[in-house]
Amino acid sequence: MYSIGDLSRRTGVKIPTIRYYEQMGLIAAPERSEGNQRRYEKSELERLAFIRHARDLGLSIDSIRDLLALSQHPERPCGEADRIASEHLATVREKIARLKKLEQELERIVACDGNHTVGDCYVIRALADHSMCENEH
Amino acid sequence: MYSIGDLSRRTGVKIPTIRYYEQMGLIAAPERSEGNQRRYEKSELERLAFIRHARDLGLSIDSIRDLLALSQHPERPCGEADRIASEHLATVREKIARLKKLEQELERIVACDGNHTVGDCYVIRALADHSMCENEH
DNA sequence: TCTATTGCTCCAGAAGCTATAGGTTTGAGG
DNA sequence: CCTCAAACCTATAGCTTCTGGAGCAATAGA
Repeated sequence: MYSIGDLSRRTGVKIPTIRYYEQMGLIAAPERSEGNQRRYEKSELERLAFIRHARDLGLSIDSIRDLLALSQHPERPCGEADRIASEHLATVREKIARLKKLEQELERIVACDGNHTVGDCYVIRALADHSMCENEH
Repeated sequence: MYSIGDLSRRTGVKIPTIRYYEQMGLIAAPERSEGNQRRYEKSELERLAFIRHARDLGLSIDSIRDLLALSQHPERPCGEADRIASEHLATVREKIARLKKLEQELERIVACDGNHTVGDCYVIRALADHSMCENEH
């Protein structure tokens, strides 16, 4: 049996976050000690590690809930799990694409060398005048 | 004089967002009509366009507040504006790098073809077992 | 037994909006 | 001038995923 602190140390998930996941229904409310403290089994440790890993990959709480539900049914087809992961991959790729455009625009803006005054600063002027941009955003 | 709706249409910033920016101190509380409705001057339109543009580039409200304050003083050196933009560029680059790692990991995970059962689904197993990852994250 | 550490619940805040409820003002057509 | 729909007002709550604090109770080691 692990205390919430044990669980936290072993998974790297902070204590309030564990309680939050319980509230959100990602992990079940565990047994309690006589003094009302949470006591976890090893299976909860694995479940929490799963959640942690999925969060690190940027999956939403809702997606994780779905994936956890799926993992309870090893005999079912796994197309749904695949779909969730693929969709998330697509989202990640979109974010990368968008950020790269921003990177380009910021590179152009930052070309200002910082050695003059605000009045003719490229950073300020570029922000004030959208027409100076190369991409639309 | 523009109503808040005019301002919204011309800048693409939604009405509640304009009021929110006023609350956050990005734009000054404007004059009011006899019936207590907001009435803006052209200068506010330009200021809001600046804000919109900066937000589109992903700058934080705080950074924008600083940049707006700087732009009020055209005679000052612009090193600070340059620093804000450069820092933001660095943040964007970090995000891109991080997302690329996630992309790689998700690509590996998604290699599961979806045509079998949850029990041997690579998506589920990879999430459950961090040691299957190539990068640490 | 004492006490440092850990745990409990409840609540607020962070970021940047968005939405809803319930009411008032405006402006165009008749 | 009157009406009525559209636009506006304030105040408040909600979204997402936690994180931190206050104030108090339980546990574990010396």
